[in-house]
Amino acid sequence: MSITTQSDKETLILETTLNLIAERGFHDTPMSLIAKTSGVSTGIIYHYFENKDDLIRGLYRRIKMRFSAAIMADNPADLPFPDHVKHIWLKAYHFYLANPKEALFLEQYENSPFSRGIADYDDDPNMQQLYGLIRQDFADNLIRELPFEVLYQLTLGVAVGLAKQHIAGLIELDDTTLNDIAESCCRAIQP
Amino acid sequence: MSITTQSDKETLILETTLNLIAERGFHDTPMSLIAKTSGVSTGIIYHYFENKDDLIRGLYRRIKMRFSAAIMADNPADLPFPDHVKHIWLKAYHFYLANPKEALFLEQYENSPFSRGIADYDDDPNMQQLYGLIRQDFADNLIRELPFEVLYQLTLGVAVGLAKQHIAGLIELDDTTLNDIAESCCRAIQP
Amino acid sequence: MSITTQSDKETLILETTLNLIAERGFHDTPMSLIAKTSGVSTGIIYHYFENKDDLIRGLYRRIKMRFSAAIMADNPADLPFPDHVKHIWLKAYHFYLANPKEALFLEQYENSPFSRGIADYDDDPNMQQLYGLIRQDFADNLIRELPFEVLYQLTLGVAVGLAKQHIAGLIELDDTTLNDIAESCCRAIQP
Amino acid sequence: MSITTQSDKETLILETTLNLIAERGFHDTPMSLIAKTSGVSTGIIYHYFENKDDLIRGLYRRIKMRFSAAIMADNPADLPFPDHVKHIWLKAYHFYLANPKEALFLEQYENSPFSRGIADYDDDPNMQQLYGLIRQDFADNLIRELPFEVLYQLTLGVAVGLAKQHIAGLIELDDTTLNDIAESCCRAIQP
DNA sequence: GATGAATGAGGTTTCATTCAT
DNA sequence: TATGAATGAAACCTCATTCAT
Repeated sequence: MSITTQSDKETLILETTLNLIAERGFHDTPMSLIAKTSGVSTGIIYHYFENKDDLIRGLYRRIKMRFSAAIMADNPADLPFPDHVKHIWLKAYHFYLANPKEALFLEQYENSPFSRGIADYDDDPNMQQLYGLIRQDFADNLIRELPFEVLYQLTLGVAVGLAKQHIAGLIELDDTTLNDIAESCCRAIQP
Repeated sequence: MSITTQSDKETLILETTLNLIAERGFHDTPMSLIAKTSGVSTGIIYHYFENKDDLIRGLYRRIKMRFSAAIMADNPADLPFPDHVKHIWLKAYHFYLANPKEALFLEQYENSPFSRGIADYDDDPNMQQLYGLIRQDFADNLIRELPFEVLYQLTLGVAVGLAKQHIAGLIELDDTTLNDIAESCCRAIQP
Repeated sequence: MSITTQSDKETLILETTLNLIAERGFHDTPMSLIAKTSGVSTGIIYHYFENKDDLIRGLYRRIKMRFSAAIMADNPADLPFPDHVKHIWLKAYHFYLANPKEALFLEQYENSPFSRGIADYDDDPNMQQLYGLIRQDFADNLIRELPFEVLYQLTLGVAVGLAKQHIAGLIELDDTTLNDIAESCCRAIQP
Repeated sequence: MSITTQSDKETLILETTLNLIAERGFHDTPMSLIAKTSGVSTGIIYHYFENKDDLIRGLYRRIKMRFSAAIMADNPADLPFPDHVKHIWLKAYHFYLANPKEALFLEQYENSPFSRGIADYDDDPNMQQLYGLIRQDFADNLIRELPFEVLYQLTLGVAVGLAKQHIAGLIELDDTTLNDIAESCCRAIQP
């Protein structure tokens, strides 16, 4: 299989795995259940993935890519600061809302010993673009000189956290409030 | 087991479990390993805890209590807004930093299907006190009328997120910057 | 379990394993069959042995000990050369004949990639005694100065080879012939 | 496949199988690995061989033929007793030394439940010739009237055993010693 | 001839839990 | 309270073999 195209079966397995893990968690999702639910044999899973770890890691990469593609859609670079940050903030929030399974999976993965030692984004062009954007804002003195990670927590971290609460049914935010919060986050990183 | 007293052995088991799960994750921490590492028999664990779930849930409650006690220490209620929020914010950050194992455990737990359906804090007096504080600030019109959960994300959520990054070795923040960020978070919830 | 005593269950498992492997070979003897035939659970096997390798290696050591004990029985050291060699030669032959399962197992093991890199006999007092005997014969100029391994092939190697053929039903040797061959072997190592 | 001609691919598969089994043993040499190492598909192996057993048995016959051809090379029948026996003895020894993989394979095979019930040599002209030689020596009263198998153990059995030790790195024999031992073996079967 | 995706029974091993002592 | 041998279902993974292409 090439990097860009995935066989139908590989995709089917990944999607089934996502659904199951989102509902039941890593260790209550045996390979046999993935196989049965997918309607394939156990053996074929091991044809596409080295082992369960590899399968889960592959799923993570896939979803992470979709996330970064989603938040960088519609050319945020065309907007001036702080509009592009707000734009991305809202995209992130809505991606999680629109993809609750992916959300549950990502959070579960990133807080498990699976991940320890964090994803590098070197092969994700959308993340590269985002980094470029921030770097430009640094240069233009539009945002405070803080580490990326801090900026992330003050902005997207909040969006993600809120989206998780929303998915869990704990809150519900109308568009006005959401805009309002997004703007607060933008203010928090301004000089 | 009573709420107030715990036998030495029970505590030993809980602490061993914390260490192991922080390092290896839930599903790579079998009961037999907990027993061996604690230097007790498997059987005795089942004397103190109904089953593995009960053990983990017990550990969660214990740590959550310690967390709330830590952030509400030193009577923050005596300080005026926004100083008490900032005070709590910094306590939360430092609790995570000072207790990385507890941090890893909490995050792992709260993002796993163990927790789904959220802890209720009815039996935690420190959390009750925190709620009271916020309610008073609402009444005094000092903070925006947003759901608790939103306020949490904008403040402690950020503290916790940053602490996690720090533990992971991704960032390091000096006291000035930390103060600065804490203040930003306070501003974000002001009307 | 101590080194000297083995629990009944451990012994039962070892004996069952021997029987099965002698009849069916290593890789047609699954753990589940060992368990079923022994009348124990699979789990308990892993209580006594780390894994299948460890079980087989343990069995090998046990049988090797019994073999060396058998050939060194009845104080061959008391006999003069070449009688002690002949004595040992016949004991070796008869051990194999009397213990065909052990014979099949040993040969299978020693010719498989399990063994590669050879047993050391440091912890086998009977082998130590045998080595001492040979060394004395060297000193007394009774046998040719050849490596132990060569002496072994010229004597016990032949005994073992013949016994294997006997077990396989290919030959049958009366006592006179056997004595005769044993003497031939003794002559082969004399100066 | 015909007896006389083998396709290149068939030979390639056989040789790869030999290499792999010599290094890893029967049951750690899956068909898929043979295919991958050979650079062919699994499917094609089943075109040339009925199944794995057939492949291994085919390999055994092939090697056995090469062994018998090697020991009977250079017309030993032209030499008088005991020179022809010694000649064959040395050929056997050197075949094993020069072909360690074949040696490992043969020993493994012949001591596994694969073989039980021994190869018949009816279709091997070199073995037929060897039998004829021995029968003549019987008639001429040059060697003792012992079963073939016993004669084998006293002569070639020793050669093979020593070669195995040599391959394993346990001994090293110079030509003089080797000649010496070969002569001892010849003496052992004389009347 | 040739490929390699696909199968699924079966292999080894793990592990939560029980229970006789 | 305390032990740890014992259970057995179920987890992960392998591999001989087939078959559509």
